Amino acid sequence: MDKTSAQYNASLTEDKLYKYWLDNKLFKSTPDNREPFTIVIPPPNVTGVLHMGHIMNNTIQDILIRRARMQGKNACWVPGTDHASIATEAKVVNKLAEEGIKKQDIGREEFLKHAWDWTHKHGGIILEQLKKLGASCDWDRTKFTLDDNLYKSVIKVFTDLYNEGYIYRGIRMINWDPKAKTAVSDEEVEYKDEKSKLYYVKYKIVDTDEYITIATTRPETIIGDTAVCVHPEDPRYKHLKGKKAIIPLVNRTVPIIFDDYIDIEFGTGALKVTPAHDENDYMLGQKYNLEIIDIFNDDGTISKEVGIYEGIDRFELRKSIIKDLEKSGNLVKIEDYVNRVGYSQRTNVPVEPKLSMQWFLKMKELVKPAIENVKNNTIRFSPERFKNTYFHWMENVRDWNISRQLWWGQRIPAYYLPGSNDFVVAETPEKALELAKEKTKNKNLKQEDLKQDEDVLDTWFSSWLWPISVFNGILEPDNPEINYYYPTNVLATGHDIIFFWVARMIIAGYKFRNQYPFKDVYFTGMVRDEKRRKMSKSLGNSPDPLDLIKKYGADGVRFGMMLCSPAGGDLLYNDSLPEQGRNFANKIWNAFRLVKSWQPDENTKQPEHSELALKWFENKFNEQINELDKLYDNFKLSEALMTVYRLFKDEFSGWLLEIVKPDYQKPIDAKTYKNITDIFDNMLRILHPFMPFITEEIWLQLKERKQGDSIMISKMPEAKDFDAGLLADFEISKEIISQIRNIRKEKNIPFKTGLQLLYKDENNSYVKNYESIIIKLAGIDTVSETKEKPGGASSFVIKKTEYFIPLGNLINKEEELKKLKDELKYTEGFLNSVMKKLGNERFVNNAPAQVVEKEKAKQADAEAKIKALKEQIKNMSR
RNA sequence: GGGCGAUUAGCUCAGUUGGUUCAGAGCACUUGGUUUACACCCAAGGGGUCACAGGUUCGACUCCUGUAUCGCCCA
Repeated sequence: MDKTSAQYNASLTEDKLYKYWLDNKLFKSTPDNREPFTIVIPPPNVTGVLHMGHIMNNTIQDILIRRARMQGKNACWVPGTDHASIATEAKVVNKLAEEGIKKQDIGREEFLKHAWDWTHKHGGIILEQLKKLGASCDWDRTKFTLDDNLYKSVIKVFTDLYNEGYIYRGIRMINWDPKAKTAVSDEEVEYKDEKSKLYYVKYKIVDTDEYITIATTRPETIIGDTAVCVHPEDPRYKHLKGKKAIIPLVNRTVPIIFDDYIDIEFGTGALKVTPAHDENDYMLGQKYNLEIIDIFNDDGTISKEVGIYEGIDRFELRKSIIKDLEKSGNLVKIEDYVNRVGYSQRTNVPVEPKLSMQWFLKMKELVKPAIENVKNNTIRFSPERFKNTYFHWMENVRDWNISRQLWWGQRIPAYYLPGSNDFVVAETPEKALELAKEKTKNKNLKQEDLKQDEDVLDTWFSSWLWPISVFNGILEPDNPEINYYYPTNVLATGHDIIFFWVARMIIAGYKFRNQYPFKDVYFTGMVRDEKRRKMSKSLGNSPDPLDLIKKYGADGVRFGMMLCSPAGGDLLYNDSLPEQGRNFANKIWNAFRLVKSWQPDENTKQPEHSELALKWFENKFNEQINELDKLYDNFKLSEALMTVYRLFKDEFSGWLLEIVKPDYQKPIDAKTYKNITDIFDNMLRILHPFMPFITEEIWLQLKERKQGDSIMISKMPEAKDFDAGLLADFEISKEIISQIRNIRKEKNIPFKTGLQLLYKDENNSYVKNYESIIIKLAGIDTVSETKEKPGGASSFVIKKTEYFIPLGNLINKEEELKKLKDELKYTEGFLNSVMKKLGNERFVNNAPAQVVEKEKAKQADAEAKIKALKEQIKNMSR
């Protein structure tokens, strides 16, 4: 953009530069001799659109990948999406429903065609949006979890694990999502506390006039009851041994069983047992060989097995059953009660515990290397505290339900033998047929005799292979790509999917490549609104990231997201964040305008102050680069950004540019100009990972560049040694300047009025070498050393050196006196506290000599200062 | 109910093995500013018993114990 504009306009540059990068293939990576630096994107849901969490997460990845690229590594960021079987299938089912089509009517194949159409139309939107953010992904590598190779990888892994005995099929109590009509894994259930009721219902005891009263939160399931259970030691019920009870409404006669699983204190101490719809009841059912009555259809309505209420929805049933129990006189009372209800994360309906035939992966053995290698820091977590959560899950891991009753996904490669529940597992139908022939010893078996399992695999069962499968490392374990890029370097993801994904990827990495999938895991926090609510579409509390980018620029948004989000910490989003980013971009832009407005002149001699300032900044820069490297190494990206921000704003713009700035309409000496543009160039480089667009825009204009040049592939400045003493001295001169500026302000002295500076230096702390800078920035005419304290002067003390600005009659004696007296009082207090310490024998005897020495030095400093202050007060009072 | 983590300025957060100014940063706030790059700016300033109570120590924001509040995960 044109450098005459005082306001930086992000929208004028961002699209143009992104295209420039793409045209020059700057995101592209192919294996070569350089050290690789690999990141695989946490694949967003193919149905998804960009939200604030993606912005944060992908900004982090882009920062890391851009920095690595500039450090000369072969940076490869692999983008892609996952197929999100439940979410996507739901969307396609809904779309078809609008057209009056049911998925069962059109069949699996036809349905999948619709699903693919949908995916081709809507998938990839989110990836296009990431480009607006500046994401430097190698787009040629874009992967989708249902791509041919990735699909086959999943099937191969399933087959191998099955053959090794890790996968089994069985009837288990699972979490059923009646809306999606599929099982979901334990991790996909969210428990919420809910106000509900505890219902007391009495069951008649057979052949007596007695009743037994049970308490339940789910009265609708009594129609599936097949026992009543009490504690064997409970005196209230001991006499009921061997008796039977009658379930109201259905009039089913069930045994009364005795088990010490029962909590005597809870409710009435009597429990209704519904083996088909509660995990614990199921265990009782197994133990006492109870009948199992599944009262629900897959959609949560009542099955015909019960004989009554057929077709009624589960929530409706609760209402009518209460009425009916009341009518029949079985309802004793209702109490308020808070219980936890599991909700399906995908559809947000309460899950139904249900007995179902599913496929499971045995986890106990597989997690071992995953635990060990996080424990020994082979894989590092940032922040570390997430290790605790990780270990807790890993050490209590349960078998993973990997089957889903859906069509959209990798279809389970199990093939059932004709007329039987027996099956074979194979990667292809052809191989399955061979196996089936062997198994049945029937050589005439045909392909169509085998029936493939209807279910697909959990989406996470493809995602857990992602770092491997994107490089085709499952199907071709020794291909050059996987050998080069794997293991990857960093995974950046939300801590909310630590079990779903991170843990399982680590398991898969060790299982299938005997190697960790990534060296570092950077856990991001959640983006929340100012009330700490998670930003979500349903709450409507999330801004559209693309609007923000339009308003503040991608650089501004990236800056805002990073400014306040330490690893693992939540980001409380607020529009002032990207606003700060936009403002900072403007600052950078104007610094550029200033430098570009200078006319370099070969014949102008470099002023001393410029030479000194440039020397100082070189050291300052190196100090800060050292700092930056440390911060990056520890993934403290927010602090890294803050470091760069302050270096640019305060040191570079506020001090360096002000010092070297030539007088109005005067040229700048060529040497300084060259030096400044080099420094500016370096400043842009360290800023680039955070704010890629503006830095590129300015970088291209700053010096002569060739077509195809880019800051993206320029070299990141490396940490060099620096002179700490020089930096400390410069800080002193800054302070002198600030103090003089303060005096001007207090006394209302315009900058044009030259001042005289006197100093009384008793310990050589005056920074004589920086005098030319002090003269320029503080508007000083003459500087001289003095042994005497001048009267009628404003004064200040820095490091025991006293400074005076003679002000003649401008001075207000009383004000000055008060200032001096206040400072004296403070210093005396300070000395007092030091003396207390030094007077403490135990301190002097026990503390290290070094520490005691420091206290003594403090004492000496304070005493000298007090002496000086007292003298000044004396002078002033005369 | 079990586990983990947090509690530092109005807000969001730093503070690496207990020891010089470690009590900090950014924002917000107040005041001042037509310094010819930038008011999307510059300068200065106010503001915290480091949740609370004990303990260890010569010395605690830092280590230990307990309490309170909040958050997350799991049952």
